[in-house]
Amino acid sequence: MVTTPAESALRDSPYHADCPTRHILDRIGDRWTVLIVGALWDRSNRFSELRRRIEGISQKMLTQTLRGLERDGLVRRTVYPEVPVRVEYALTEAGRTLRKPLRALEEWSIAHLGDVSAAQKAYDRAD
Amino acid sequence: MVTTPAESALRDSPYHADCPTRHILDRIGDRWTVLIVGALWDRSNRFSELRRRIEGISQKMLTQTLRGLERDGLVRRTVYPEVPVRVEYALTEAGRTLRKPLRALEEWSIAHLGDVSAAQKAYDRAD
DNA sequence: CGGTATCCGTTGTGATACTG
DNA sequence: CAGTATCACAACGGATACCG
Repeated sequence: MVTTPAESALRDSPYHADCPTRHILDRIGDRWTVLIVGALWDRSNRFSELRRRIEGISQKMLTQTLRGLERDGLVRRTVYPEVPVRVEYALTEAGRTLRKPLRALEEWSIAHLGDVSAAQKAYDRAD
Repeated sequence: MVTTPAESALRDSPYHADCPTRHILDRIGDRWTVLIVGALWDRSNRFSELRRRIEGISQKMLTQTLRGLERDGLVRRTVYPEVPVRVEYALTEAGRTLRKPLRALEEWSIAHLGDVSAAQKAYDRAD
C-alpha cells in the first residue's frame, strides 16, 4: 500500500522537514531546474547551448543549478579536452525518472490553471 | 496528444515564465503548501488545529498560505459566528485534484531519495 | 568556451506585539 | 480563537567583472 501525501505529510517531525514530497520540491521547486531538465530531455546539450535555449537564465544560475543536479546524480557533466574546451550535460538514468512526476505536474497545470486564474480574479474582485 | 515537460518548457518566452509546470511549482513549491493540503486531505480543520498539527509553522505563514490557497480556489474558508468564533478550512473539489500530481511527487521521492542522498555523499567526497 | 567571485536588491520566512 | 501589523534577517537570484 502506498501512502498518500496526506498521511506522510503529517507523519514526520520536527517541522515535517522530512516529508518526502517536500524533499523533491526542494530539489525541483526553484526557478530553473525543470526548464533545464526539459532542455536535456531528448539529448545532451553544451553549456552555451543551454544558455541560449533557456531564455533569461544567467550564467551564474545555469552553473549553480547544473552543479546541484550533478551532485544529486540527475545530470552527468562530461568535459571534452579540446581547444576550446567542450562540456556536455546530459540526464542520467535517475534524471530520466523525473519524467513521471513532472508530467503529472504539467497535466494538472494544463487542466486547472485556467480555473485557478478565474478564482483569483473572482477573489480579488470580491474583497 | 499530451505534451511533455521538455516540449512545453522551451516553447514559451520570455524567461519561459509561462511553462505550465513552473506555474504549479510557484503554487505548491513553497515551504508549507503541501503540508497544509496534506493536513486537509481527509477532513476540514480549524485554524488552531492546523497550527498544532503542522509542527513549526508560524501563525503568519499559516494565515498567508491559507489565504493564497483560498484565493486560488483550492481551499474554502468557512466562518461560524459562534462565541468564540470558529473558522473551518477545507479542500475544494479543485483542491482535491492536486492528489494525483502530489502522489506522483511522493512516489518519486520514496523511490529515489535514497539514491540522491548517496550521490550527494559520493560527490562531496570526490571533490 | 565555460566558468568563478563579488556585490546587491528582492523575496520568503520567522519572532514578537497587538486586536476584534 | 483567529487573526493583523511590524520588524528583522537569511536565502535566492541578477548584474557585473574577471579567469584558465
